[in-house]
Amino acid sequence: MHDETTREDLKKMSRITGKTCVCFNLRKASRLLSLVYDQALKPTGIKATQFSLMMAVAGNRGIPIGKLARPLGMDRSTLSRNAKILENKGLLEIEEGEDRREQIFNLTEEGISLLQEAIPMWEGVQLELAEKMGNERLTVLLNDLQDLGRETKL
Amino acid sequence: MHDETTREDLKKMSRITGKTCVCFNLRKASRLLSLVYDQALKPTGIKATQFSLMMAVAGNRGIPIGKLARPLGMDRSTLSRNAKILENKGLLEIEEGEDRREQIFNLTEEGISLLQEAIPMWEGVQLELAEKMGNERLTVLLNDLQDLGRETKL
DNA sequence: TGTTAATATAAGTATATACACATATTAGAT
DNA sequence: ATCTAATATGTGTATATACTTATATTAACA
Repeated sequence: MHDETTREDLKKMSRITGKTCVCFNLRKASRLLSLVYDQALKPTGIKATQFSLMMAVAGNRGIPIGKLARPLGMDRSTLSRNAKILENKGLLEIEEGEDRREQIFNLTEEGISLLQEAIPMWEGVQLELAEKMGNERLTVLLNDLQDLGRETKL
Repeated sequence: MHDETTREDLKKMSRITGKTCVCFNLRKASRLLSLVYDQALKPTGIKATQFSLMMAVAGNRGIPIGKLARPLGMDRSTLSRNAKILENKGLLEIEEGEDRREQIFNLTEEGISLLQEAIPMWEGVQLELAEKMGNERLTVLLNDLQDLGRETKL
């Protein structure tokens, strides 16, 4: 049986977890910020996650999927599926590598053009955030986020 | 046509977006941290997102779904679907409110018991993070995440 | 009080995400 | 050269997420 005391204790813990849970607050901020970036990128027809993936490919031409998963902090299967969507949009090319187990990613011409449109939109959001939060805070935040990721990776 | 110069420029931008994109770095950290929390909660059979939702319900007994969406920074439809899963697990009760459009959430006895098991596991991860990152940094981080969310909400 | 406007939610659809398992290919050892 | 172990990826399944549209209920107004 769970009496009123139990329920009151839970209620107190609820306030604590809501304010201090790193996971919850990260996920919540992710959700909200993703909306902002998605909105800004809307004219291009891609979402923030797709922009990030395409930019990662742009910086790592001819990289096989498995090697991209690590720096993106993403499961290979997730990456594989996300890439498929971009391939269907004609923005990304996926082809067999020399090692025929590997799948090599490359942007298409169309993908490159789209990124050139998208980058200024991305910059717009970044600048807006910097104005609102201040550059120093943002820098510290980015640093901490990256450290957090490092701590968790085994 | 996109010449080598274009591709080189994109490559440079790739490094910049990877290091400074708030959205990407938030999502990446979310993914990685979620794995850690999920792992810690594994014995309970629920994931970090489900823990957060249940704790939110614990702190807001009898709240209708729509009113929970705002503080969780989550779409109502998402909340609705996530709650359904917990209902199927027997951890959450969803019933019609006085206003018969509303769906009222309440934890079941089983849900309450599970939370009591889960909370120490959650605390374990939080303590681990505090040790690795330092309490001050974590506090600042949580603060910034919450501010970010506020800035974005219109 | 009957009609319309507002509100709360669910359902349809698409993307994002990870884990466990299956499959294909290469590398290694004998 | 063959069998086995290691590696790279895809598939099945489940959850998380949001947007659009449909439905049900209440409120508001004439």
